[in-house]
Amino acid sequence: MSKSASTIRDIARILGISKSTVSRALNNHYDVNSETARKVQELAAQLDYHPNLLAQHLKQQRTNTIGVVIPETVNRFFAKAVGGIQEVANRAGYNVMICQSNETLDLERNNLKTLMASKVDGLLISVSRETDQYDHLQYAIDKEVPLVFFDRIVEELMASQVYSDNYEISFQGTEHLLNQGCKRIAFIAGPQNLYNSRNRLNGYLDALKKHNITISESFIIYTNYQRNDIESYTRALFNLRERPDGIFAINDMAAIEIMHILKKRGLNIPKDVAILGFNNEDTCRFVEPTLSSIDHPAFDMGAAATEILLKQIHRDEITQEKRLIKSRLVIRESSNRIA
Amino acid sequence: MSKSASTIRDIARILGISKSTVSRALNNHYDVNSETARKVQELAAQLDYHPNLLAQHLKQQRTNTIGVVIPETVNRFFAKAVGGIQEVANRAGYNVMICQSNETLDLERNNLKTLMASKVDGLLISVSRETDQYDHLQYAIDKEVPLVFFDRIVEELMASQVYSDNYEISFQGTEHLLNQGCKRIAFIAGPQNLYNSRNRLNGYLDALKKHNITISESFIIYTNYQRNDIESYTRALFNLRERPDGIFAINDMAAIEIMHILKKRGLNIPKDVAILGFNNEDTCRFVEPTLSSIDHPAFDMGAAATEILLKQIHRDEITQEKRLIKSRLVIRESSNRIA
DNA sequence: TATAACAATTCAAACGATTGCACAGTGAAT
DNA sequence: ATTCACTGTGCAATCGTTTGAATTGTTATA
Repeated sequence: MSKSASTIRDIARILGISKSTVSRALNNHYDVNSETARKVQELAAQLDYHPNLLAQHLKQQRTNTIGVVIPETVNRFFAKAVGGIQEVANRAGYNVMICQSNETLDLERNNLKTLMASKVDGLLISVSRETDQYDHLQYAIDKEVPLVFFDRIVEELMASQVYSDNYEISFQGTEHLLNQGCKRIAFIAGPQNLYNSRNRLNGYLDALKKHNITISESFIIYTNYQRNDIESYTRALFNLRERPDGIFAINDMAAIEIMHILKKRGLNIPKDVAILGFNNEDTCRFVEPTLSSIDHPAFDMGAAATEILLKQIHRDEITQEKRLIKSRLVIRESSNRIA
Repeated sequence: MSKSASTIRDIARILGISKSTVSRALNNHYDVNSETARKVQELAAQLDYHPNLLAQHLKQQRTNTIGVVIPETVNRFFAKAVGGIQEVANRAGYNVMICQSNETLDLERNNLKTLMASKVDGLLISVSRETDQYDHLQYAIDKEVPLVFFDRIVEELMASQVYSDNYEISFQGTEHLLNQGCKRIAFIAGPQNLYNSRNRLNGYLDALKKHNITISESFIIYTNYQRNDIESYTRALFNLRERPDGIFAINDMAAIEIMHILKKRGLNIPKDVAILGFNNEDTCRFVEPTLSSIDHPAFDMGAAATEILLKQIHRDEITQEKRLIKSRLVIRESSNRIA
């Protein structure tokens, strides 16, 4: 039966006209007789014709599709960012192809390759936590594929980027803890190959410097965003002769888990230890005490990155645009010693 | 410069041979001279040749891509399911194109249309909460596109499905609350056009019937998975002369929010009110008291659905397979009155 | 010496669309 | 009657692949 979809060729044959006319009629081309156009469109509807996008894109040399490479959708930040991406892209008539690197460099490479071979019109990328080589990214840039980094940007590469003020907000967060009377603030840092993680660490360090607090290496824990080591480094921290009285953690999950452990040890949050997380997940509002955190507008970052990308695609020139999306310190009970 | 990517035509011209030979050499076709093959592959590498997937797929009439339509990636269940999908698909050499319906029927229709026009080899679908018409789904089935529903299935349609035992687990969850001594269990139900929601409600109802508990309509709240009305229906429930002493909520977020409200009212969980959620989000372990919930193996469901789909694609025949992935009741403090 | 067998390659059509150019037909202006 | 302008349509090439059939050249066989 109609197992195979109908094509402009079918329409042409039935109507006894040429493919070109059909194509023009369907695309509302100016120089086709309105009567012919009507007949074509009618028959197209009747035959349930839909243009084959593969053919169309091959011919047109663009796909109206933007490729997205993110670490993981289970990471709510990226899930939300994808929302912003879709919103803007769809409104502009673009489709979105989402790939996850699962936080690995290997998959990130593969994803990029596939997207490029699929001839996406542009790329939105947030690199994996493993990404410490940039050849694949440089390659895409060399090929002049419009590309915008967002959130997990790579500073060294000549590409547009949408980033948040990790340094400043981390500085501010640390000062907040200091203002609450914390003297010994531990910092749970993320993977140091990520620009964001480095900035966050630097914000913390500089805030301590500004307030003339001696920096103690044993108060800085380098992690991988993974969770299996939380118990052990928390124990290590609290077995020190000088225990921390404040903790700034790289993400809320770590913060919550730490809080959990400390509460079990009989410590009072925030009295004994004030805690500040990162990402402002919904959960922050439901744990006890409620968790202070840093809010990044994920949706907005995705949307902004997409806007810049689309602009770049349409301008057809490679410009480098940098857009800052500001983060926000959300103070709740876990770090509020004063109220 | 090399603005445009190189093609088999370039390779052919440089080597002074025909495109066909190049194509065959690159695909390790049997009847090409090994010396020629070597030269072709060498030059291909040198020119950084990558086949244009659009052209390849157009010619081959398959895309090695499966299309996925889900409500939202911010819903962790679906984010995890996508993980399982990617895992199985990638291992089998397939790419995945993910579309979100944002829980709307309109977008679901659009997504489906785009995916079909892009000639994906198969479809994995979990319908939106709005989906109460099935024409678009039936359309895909009529076109003989291999299709597997997962989690949010549509029972009426002749397609494979991966589902979880919503009825049974809901029955079991209700019995659990009854065993804890609850006499007046309220049920926060999901949208009734969803098969899953109806099953969950029925499981609850039948469990009450089995235990000869009178069913009270005012104890059944119909929601939309949305959160803005939680406060108001909770108030309504607890202003009844006969207040509930147990709540079975359609998802953890609702459960947690309700718990929050009740705690503020000075009620003890689980003593005064036992609470059971759905989905077993990470948060359950961190709220106080910890939240009992129903765990659905999201990753496994995605993986299973993909396996079935791939089998169907390869067999090239339409079979209807149904696979049950069992859910699991996870009892924590919020519903444990005995320990 | 003609021919069959075989390997290696080329030719050309196909996938389904778009588009520059040519051309036929019509009516108006010269 | 010739030229011109203009509208509507068709031809054929093109995008980058794959692939059945035809062709070439070489060697073995009768």
